[in-house]
Amino acid sequence: MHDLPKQYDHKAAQARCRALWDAERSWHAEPPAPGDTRPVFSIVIPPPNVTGALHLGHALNNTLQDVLVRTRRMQGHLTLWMPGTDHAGIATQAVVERRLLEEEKLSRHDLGREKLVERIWAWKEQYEKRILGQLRDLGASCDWDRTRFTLDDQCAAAVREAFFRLFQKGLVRRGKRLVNWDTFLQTAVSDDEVFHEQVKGHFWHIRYDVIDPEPGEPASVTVATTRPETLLGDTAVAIHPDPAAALDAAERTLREKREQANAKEHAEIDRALDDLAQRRTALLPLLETLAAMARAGRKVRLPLLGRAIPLVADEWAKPEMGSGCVKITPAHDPNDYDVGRRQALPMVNILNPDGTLNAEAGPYAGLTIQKARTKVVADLDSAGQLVQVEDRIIELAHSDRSKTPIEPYLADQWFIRMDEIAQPALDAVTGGAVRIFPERYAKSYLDWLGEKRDWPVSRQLWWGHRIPIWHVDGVSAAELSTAFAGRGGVEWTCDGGSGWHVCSRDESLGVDAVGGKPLVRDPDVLDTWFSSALWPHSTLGWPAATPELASFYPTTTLVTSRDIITLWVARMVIMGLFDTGKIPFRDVAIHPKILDRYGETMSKSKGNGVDPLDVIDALGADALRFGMASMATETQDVRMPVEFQCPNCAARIEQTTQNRMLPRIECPKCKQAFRTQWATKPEDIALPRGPALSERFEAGRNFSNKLWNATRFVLMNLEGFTAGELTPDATAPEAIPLEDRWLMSRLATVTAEASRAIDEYRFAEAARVLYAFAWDEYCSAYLELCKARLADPAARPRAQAMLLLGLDTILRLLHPIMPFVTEEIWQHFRTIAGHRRTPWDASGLPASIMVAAWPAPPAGWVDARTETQFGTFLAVVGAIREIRSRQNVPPRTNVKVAIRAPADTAALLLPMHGSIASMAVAEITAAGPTATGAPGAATAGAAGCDVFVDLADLIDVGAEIARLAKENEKTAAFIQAKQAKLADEKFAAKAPPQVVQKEREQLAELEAKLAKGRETLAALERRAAP
RNA sequence: GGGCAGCUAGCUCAGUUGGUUAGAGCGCUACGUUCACACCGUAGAGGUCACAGGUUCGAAUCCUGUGCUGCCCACCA
Repeated sequence: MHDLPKQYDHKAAQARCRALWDAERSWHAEPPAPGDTRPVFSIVIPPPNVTGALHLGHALNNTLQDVLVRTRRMQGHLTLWMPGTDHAGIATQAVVERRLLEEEKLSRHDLGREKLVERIWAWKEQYEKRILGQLRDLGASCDWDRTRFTLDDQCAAAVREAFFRLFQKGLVRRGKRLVNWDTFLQTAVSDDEVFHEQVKGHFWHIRYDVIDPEPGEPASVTVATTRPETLLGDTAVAIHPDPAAALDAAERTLREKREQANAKEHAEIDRALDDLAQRRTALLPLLETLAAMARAGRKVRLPLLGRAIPLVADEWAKPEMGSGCVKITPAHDPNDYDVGRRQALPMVNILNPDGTLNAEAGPYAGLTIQKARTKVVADLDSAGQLVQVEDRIIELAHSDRSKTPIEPYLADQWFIRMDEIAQPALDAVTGGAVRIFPERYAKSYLDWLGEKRDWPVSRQLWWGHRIPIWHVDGVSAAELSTAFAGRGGVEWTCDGGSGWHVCSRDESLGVDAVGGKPLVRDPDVLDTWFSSALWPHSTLGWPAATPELASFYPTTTLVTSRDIITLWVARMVIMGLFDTGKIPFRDVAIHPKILDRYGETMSKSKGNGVDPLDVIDALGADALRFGMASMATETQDVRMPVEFQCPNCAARIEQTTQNRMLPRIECPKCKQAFRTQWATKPEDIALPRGPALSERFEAGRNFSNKLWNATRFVLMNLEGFTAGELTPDATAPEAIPLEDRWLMSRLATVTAEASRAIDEYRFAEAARVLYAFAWDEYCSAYLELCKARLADPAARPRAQAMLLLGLDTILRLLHPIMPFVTEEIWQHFRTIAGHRRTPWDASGLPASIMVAAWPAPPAGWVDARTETQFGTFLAVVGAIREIRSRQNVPPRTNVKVAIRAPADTAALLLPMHGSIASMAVAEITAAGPTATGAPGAATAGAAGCDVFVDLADLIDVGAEIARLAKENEKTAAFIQAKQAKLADEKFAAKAPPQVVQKEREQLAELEAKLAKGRETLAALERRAAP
């Protein structure tokens, strides 16, 4: 007798399984040997950032990948799952810098580039280890021998080669780009690290005087700004070259819009049209004059500084807005920068990196932006140049890292030109070479890529792939040719002046100087997404022609979250095609984002997150995975209510916006306190920690336990089991018991459904189908039925074999979602049922379920008729139970039952009488078309049968009468509705005949039901009235 | 400003091409532990499918509009 504890111990099982898998190394994949014709399935992990530990989003992402990988592995594919981590440029540098400041009060400048990078590597080592450990805890069956890092030597070689090829083809350009400058941290921050906050601001209208106005010319122009201090960097005032035409165009646009607008929007558009008309009369002549002045090269005087700056004619100035004139600050605004380029204007940078104004600001030099603004406004006012001040709410950009306002300024950057290389990536999706699931996400991919905007790839950071470009000034092309003669892999372009940009395929150029002039390495690093874009081919060895690249590239599927479709997915397609000529993956499976109960994204800083390890610890990795798979629907978000679990009494406390930031929480049940992630004070840290969990993982934990106990039952009843072959159809079909035929049919159907759901990335569907089958059908129905058969020596062997076949199949189908509990059970099977063999096992069973054959029940097992019959049986059992329940019959009191059913149904139920008796604690006294219960028996309908339960003195007649009367009323109401429907001529005429027929049949059934109900009611009433 | 989603039971979500009386898990109510499992069993209550129109014999499902929620992109002199 195989003795198992009553509860599944996930902790012990997980440790055992991981040890087993690591010993077997079935997760490792080698390129196929000659003659190996297995299909290949490969997948590269979206590399988690080494910034910190994994969160629930990673748990979801990796669960889904593992489901795919494990499924394909069992299905006989040659399977590779490439693991690794991402250096995550700015984010990682930021966390290390922050710690440096907090713990040692040092800035990165105190440490220097080399030392800081060393520190970041140390951080990376620590977190990479932690992340990979977490992935293993989750059960991810990655090829751990191949772990890569986006900044390791292999990836670095790929990055340099890719960048060099781009440079060689003229796809790398130098240009200006507005960077988000954090003046507090003195660093550029990415757009993702900028948040906008509405603040009260002003809109200042400032007068710029025209220098020596001629008769008929205005004496001044007025411009407006929310950032008056930037006027110190102004180098022009722009006016539209043809204001009349611009107004016409604006009007046309509005009229077109009006045609498509609804009534409510009309009013708004009409107002705008009125405004345009007014401008035509009030403003147009002036604007025409100004345009002419711009053409004539007239200038205006910059207030405060007195600099003469030109009026320029540029289409950026919109006559329909404001005064029609706009100040141009090329160094501090991206649009103004474009104007500056077009008009060949000087670019005046007025800022120091620390956010103070520099010498260009003249008397304002040294002031902070805020102080300069106040002073500029005051000075303008006293100089009489300030026309008007409006209050206005403005969206002010702030740095997420320092919480200080962002100062935009233009800096030189490297760009990848997208005009050519984006097109193949667009074609890949429109042409169906790359398929995106769910399909709707293809739109955002195509829209974004369709703009073909150049990709700014340089970052003013120290942590990352250093750009392989060197600068040299004042040498000739001939000198460069001589210096690099005989060296392949070096290319150069002129920087537009006297300097050159030299790009090398290698880390070293081989020479330090050209013509006596030093080569200076570009200080910037590449955008972290550059190395990520190469991930599918760089991890497989590109640019080397490795067997891995030949066998596993293009990869099969990419699994990722919807928020990086553009940042990452699109760029992988671009770079994959550019570097290898092949798409990087065939399918892209997009999964939802996990939000908290309020619909907010989870983050550590909000305190609303869940640590996957807490879930694994408290409920098990399988519970986490089952929950994740269940959540992976086709919607774009899922909500997950979070609860703290009191470590003292295990009570659950809802996590709210109020309590989620508290360092300690007092349990309302046991009144004891516990600490949270926010605990910092010693007295808080001393408290036991209350993990944050979610009830959404409990179903998975319970399910594990259910499977465990089903196993206990089967193993307990396996004594004397000898037949190894689990071939249920070896006997003549008619000799197979109904429930076995049913189980065979269900196994075939469920296998097909679950397999298809996984193929189509409908993970939640796969989880739901398997859960319902295992719990409601296998455990609640089949296993219960077998209890009687196991007691019968004649029926026992077959029941044992079938129970085993069913459980074995369920385990295999569930293994990709719940690898630990299924493996643990598989191991327990070895001692007592290790010699079993299913029809889909070509040879003996493997030692681990991880490489067991995926079930393949013959299509011939599917039998719709049997499933219907079995359904009738279950309905009869349900009807008896319902009567028992509503009459409060004690559980072990036997009841007498009559079943009125058509002859064929009664015949089919005949062999099931024993099962009905055992499952419903009933004795069947009669079954057939005329069977009926004792007068006043309680009744219930079930799948075309009527079940009479003779309750003798047990029955509560009054309650039964009331219930039946209510039910009859309900039935009558349905009949009425159906009759009305059928009486409707239009319905009869237009609905398909089979629908009409169905309605008729239903009506007949309902009428029969009502007749019987009334009859029974009358009998009960007779009995009630003595 | 443009786009994409979502709104179904107290909560979190399913609902495949329009067709019986709209489902699941959790929670809730009642009953029940010798007989795999209380992380369990049996039964039950609970929904005007956001709202308003429309198409149709028939709408949670298709169309139009409205409201609310979330996200992505762009822009804001």
